[in-house]
Amino acid sequence: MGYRALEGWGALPGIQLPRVFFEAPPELVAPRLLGKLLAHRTGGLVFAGRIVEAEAYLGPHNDPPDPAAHAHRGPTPRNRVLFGPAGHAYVYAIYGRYFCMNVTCEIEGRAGCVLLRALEPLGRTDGAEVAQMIRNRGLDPGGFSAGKLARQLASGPGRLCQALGITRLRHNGLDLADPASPLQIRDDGYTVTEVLTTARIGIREAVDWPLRFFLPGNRCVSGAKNLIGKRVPLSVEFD
DNA sequence: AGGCCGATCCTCT
DNA sequence: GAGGATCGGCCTA
Repeated sequence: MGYRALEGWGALPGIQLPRVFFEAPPELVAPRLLGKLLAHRTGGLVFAGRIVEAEAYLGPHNDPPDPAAHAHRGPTPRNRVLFGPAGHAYVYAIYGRYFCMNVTCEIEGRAGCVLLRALEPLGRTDGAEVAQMIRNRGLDPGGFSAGKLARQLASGPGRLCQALGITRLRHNGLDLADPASPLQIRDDGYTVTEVLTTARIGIREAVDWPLRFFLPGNRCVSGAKNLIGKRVPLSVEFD
């Protein structure tokens, strides 16, 4: 936990996840994404954070279908990326001011996805990347201790997109498994030992489905009252 | 053509 | 803990 130095990274940290990683049902991909890195290369900087919270949204081919999912009523111009191949970014605008980022799962025609809900930002506290993320978020650079700042930067689906500069226009539909992509998900060897699950946040349908996953004890998980969950069996998630 | 509302965040009490 | 900001997309007529 805590900030880790970006110094020494030639380009992007860790190793890019292959497409096959995402070609599984979202309720399996979501917990497996915890501990992995989301990295965005832009303007000579690499913005990166460790995924500490994610939610699964199921495609309409499931029985019963997931009424909280954007794909619930079938393809539309907004959600068409969800019905494409796995490992792509689905970025949408919400409340007129924010963006949320998902990773598509399963195979073409099956619209499962994982919403990225919180990151633990990486980078030197005095480095250019963190400084830019603070500006992206509109925060006061001197207003926080290092610990509080880590929480303010990317603990929330809208916040993480704002911090890393992820927008619908620039990033919706990008292939996260393409080595040339500015937006990737990577594995730096970080080992996850425990995952907790709860109901999803901010939805009105299927309010008790246990499809939110997070790393217990991580200070960057969003929400103060959403930290008590049920343990996910490791034998199922890490075979 | 128009109305409704959201997978959110921030501020204020 | 409650309420406002703010607008693209989806549904209904």
